[in-house]
Amino acid sequence: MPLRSIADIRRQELRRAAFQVLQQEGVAGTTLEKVAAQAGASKGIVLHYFGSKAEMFAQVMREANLVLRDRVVARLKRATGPRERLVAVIEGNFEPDLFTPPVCHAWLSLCAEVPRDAALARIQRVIHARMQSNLVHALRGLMPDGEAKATALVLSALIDGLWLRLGLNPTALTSERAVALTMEVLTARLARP
Amino acid sequence: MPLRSIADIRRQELRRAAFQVLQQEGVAGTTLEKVAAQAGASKGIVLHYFGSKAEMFAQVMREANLVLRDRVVARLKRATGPRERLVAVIEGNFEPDLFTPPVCHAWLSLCAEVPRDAALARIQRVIHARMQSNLVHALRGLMPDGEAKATALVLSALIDGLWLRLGLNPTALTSERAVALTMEVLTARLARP
DNA sequence: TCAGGGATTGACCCGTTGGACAATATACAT
DNA sequence: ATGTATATTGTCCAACGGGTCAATCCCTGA
Repeated sequence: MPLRSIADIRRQELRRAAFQVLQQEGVAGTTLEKVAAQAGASKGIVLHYFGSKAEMFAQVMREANLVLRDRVVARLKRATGPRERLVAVIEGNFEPDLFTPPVCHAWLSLCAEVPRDAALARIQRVIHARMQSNLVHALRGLMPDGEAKATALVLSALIDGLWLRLGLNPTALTSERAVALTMEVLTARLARP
Repeated sequence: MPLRSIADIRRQELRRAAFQVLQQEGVAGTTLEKVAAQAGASKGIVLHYFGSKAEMFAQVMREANLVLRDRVVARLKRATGPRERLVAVIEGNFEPDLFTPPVCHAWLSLCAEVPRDAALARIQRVIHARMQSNLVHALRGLMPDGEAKATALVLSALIDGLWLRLGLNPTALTSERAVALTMEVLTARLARP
């Protein structure tokens, strides 16, 4: 059904390569040539497919977001009740093979550019909106609406904060621990009026 | 008692200027010339006082950290009990004139470089260690040791996450709201066995 | 007044990098 | 086969930015 063109496949290869470079070099250190080298191609081709460095980063951010989203969606599919949905969202945001210092570094670099790049800002807004929506949807029924919104904000901030923590101090956190800590906050909140 | 030399004063001016530029331009966009222009000086002088761009960023990060630390310390001085100490730490980390999108952007840029800059990483470690220490110290007496460490981790991650949130979506958060949300998490946790 | 040392400047060097472009190769349709 | 579009490469360029340096400026202390 997708029937992806050669161009789309190539583009994805290049996005992957760019994400790889981003993990080690950051936005500033990521150069078209390094991306090309990582992909085993020439610099010209990178520009050919993306048009500009900024557009490349935008596509990389979209792709990375989709990867994360797919994980959450897959878990949500298997969930039945509201509580399971919450667990799905939380665990989906800490998948062990994604919740990794290099991946975090790449995200961090991209986020740091958001204030200065309108395209990245738009993507970021979508990401947050979806997370908020997922959480609020699951929280409704367990608590009043206003409370649900606040709880969703707390949870998403906590998740972001734990990711940040992983990036800044790789040894201090594992995926399971992050999930456990987030769940503790959630259950403490559910146990109160 | 300080008897700061002319050089120290000048250095501080330059740090301030660099922090200013950093807020709008990010690490990559911050150039020695822009910093010099912001300080009303020439590029050479910036290099004269810092030696290198990397060292400049390191000093800027230390300075920004000290500003934050002083706020927390000032509030801690006025606190008596453990609960007041916790409030002091939390409110001190969300001072309205610091909890600001531009300031957050500067921090975010610096944090994004941490994985690639050993000096910044050291400073970051100190920052986290102090926050952890402040929190654990205040939490002892209110809960067992292991629990206190976990709670401190949750609170610091939440604080970081709320900062990040402010930076990525400036309209979605105020200082008071951030304090309120953090306090809610804390009290919910204190209310449980 | 003068000497000396730090402060300050502006010119310069050199490597890097994003992007443009022309030339070539490749695949594909007719 | 042949021509057209796309893929791909290497070259080139202009801008930029960090860092060096020699030349001044200015303040201070003798």
